[in-house]
Amino acid sequence: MLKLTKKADYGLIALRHLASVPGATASTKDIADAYHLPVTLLAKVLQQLSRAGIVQSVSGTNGGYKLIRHPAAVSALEVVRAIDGPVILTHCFTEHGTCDQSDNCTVREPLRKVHEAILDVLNRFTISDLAESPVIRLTPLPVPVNPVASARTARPAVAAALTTPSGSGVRSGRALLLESDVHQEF
Amino acid sequence: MLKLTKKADYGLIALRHLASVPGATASTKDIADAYHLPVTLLAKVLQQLSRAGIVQSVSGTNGGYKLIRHPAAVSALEVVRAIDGPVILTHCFTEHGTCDQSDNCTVREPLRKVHEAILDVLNRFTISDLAESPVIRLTPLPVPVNPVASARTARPAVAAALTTPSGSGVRSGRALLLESDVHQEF
DNA sequence: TGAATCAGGACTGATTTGATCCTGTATTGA
DNA sequence: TCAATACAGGATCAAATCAGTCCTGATTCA
Ligand code: FES
Ligand code: FES
Repeated sequence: MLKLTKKADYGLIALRHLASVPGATASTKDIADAYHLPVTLLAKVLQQLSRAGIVQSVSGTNGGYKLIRHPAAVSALEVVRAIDGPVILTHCFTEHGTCDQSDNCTVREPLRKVHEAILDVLNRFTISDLAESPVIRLTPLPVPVNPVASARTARPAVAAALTTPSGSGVRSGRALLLESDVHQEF
Repeated sequence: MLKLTKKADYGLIALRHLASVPGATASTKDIADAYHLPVTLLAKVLQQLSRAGIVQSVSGTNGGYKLIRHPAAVSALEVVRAIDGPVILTHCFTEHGTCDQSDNCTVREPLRKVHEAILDVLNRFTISDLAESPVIRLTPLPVPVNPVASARTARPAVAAALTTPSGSGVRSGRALLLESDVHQEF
């Protein structure tokens, strides 16, 4: 249903924690206690991050995990992939052999663009974005006249992607994209 | 694990089908047969799309469903919401009361940006995008010098969002975003 | 040595998803 | 009129995925 797993959540929380104390190591228990996460599950997550080369483990007393890359060099995409495996938007992308309508499937290729856009969003978002100061409510978008105008406004990466105006032409019944239109609830 | 459900897939396939024969009605069975989808499940999906006011049902002999809005006025986001309910990226966004680390949760607000960016991607993508001609492989991106330069290149909505360069500053170990970097596999 | 900590496989229970079935209602056309 | 066609929607079942636990075995350090 297009959501991250709890494990991925936990992984991001843990990484953000590790990023907040650069260089230091924190044990699974430390982190789990700090955020009330199930210890054993978090352990699994950290193991996966370790295998993925994002954190390094230190055994023994006073051991734990430490971030071995710059927070800005670890994307959410990488984290999610390390923990949950490949991100697939639609079944079309995997079941190539088995899917019997693969030949006349009309949505696979168009959806690929959506897929790539989502991957890109995740790829741009890094642990350092996570570690930044509490987020201020996004200011309401100025209704842009043309694509370039709004792209010019300096903004952090993801926000920029978010606000790039559609300019998609047609869109008959529907006016320009309004924020309220996007997240009525979730 | 960040993927669409089959029901959402089916819904998009059905809508794309309805959009391809404007004005005409197609029965559940027609559509299910055309794409080898499970009839009863597709029926459920179409019911939900009907309740959402995206298609209209016609009972009786030669009945079926018809699209009652312009394809460009039906976003993938709306379809997904109608079928799978609200899109939630992380558990933080829902379990406000119950989650005991809600107060010191460090990832909720930052992730909201990602959430909104994904909603926006889905919101921009419409049934008419689905109905378009087979997609040509995206051309490799020119490595952009500054954000504006590439945004200037005329491109369809989603693709534009996709290729807006990061320009996120830091990103130490990692060079500019490369396509191959984003979808190594899925 | 022994306490602390990671590594990782096996396993269980809960939740979600996918799919089917069944009863009922509306519409059409012979 | 009435039978065939098609939608509406609740109930139910099976399969898959996810969340969480447990246990056994290394590794490190004091
Ligand atoms: S390839 Fe199977 S549904 Fe698209
Ligand atoms: S609010 Fe509960 S984990 Fe973020």
